[in-house]
Amino acid sequence: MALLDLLGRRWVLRILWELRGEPLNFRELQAACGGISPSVLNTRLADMRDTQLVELLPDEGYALTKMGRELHTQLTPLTVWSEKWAKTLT
Amino acid sequence: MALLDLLGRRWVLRILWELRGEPLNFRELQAACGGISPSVLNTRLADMRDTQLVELLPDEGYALTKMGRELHTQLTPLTVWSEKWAKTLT
DNA sequence: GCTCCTTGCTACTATTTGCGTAGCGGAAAG
DNA sequence: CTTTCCGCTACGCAAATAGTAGCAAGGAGC
Repeated sequence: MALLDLLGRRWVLRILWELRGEPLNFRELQAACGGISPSVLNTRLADMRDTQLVELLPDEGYALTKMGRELHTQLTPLTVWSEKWAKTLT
Repeated sequence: MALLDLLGRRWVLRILWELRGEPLNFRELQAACGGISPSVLNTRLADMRDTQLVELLPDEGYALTKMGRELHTQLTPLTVWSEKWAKTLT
């Protein structure tokens, strides 16, 4: 269950989500996450680079790797479900 | 993205996973999670009861609600993928 | 009535993690 | 040389989590 461990860490799911589109540089990513502190962002990016979900492309910024994109697609049905779930809570 | 917020909290994904089978009482669940402290477990269970993912069945223990089971099934392809992912890291 | 379990849960302190702000070092541009 | 943007670090404070102990309530047996 190492994956659940990783995803259970704060900001990891969010970072995965924010990088779904174009690559973002460090500060853009920080802003996209709503002002996460750079120290935490850096450690999370380190985690996600170690696990090969994210990479830093020179002159482009941070982007999902092939595996990162795979994981994101695994997650999309979940976001659909979450809307239904949010409704039932009102 | 409220769901990602919830799932991003530590232990939530793990609890969801541990309750996939039979209902567990508080201490069983605590042990299943590898010794999470009871205070944290209790606040997580409160979160997950507020969001109707988990319920406490008298004389049975904690169990996933219908929605909780739905969420778990949304998550299962992800656990399959995680095995492949874990291999590529070695 | 009592003790003896079990169960959900709270109280408390210690440690870890995260936050917020400031700023460094390097590269590139003017 | 100055300015600007970049990834990233340093540091002090706040919040989350860990770890251990134990309470209150309920049932079983006596």
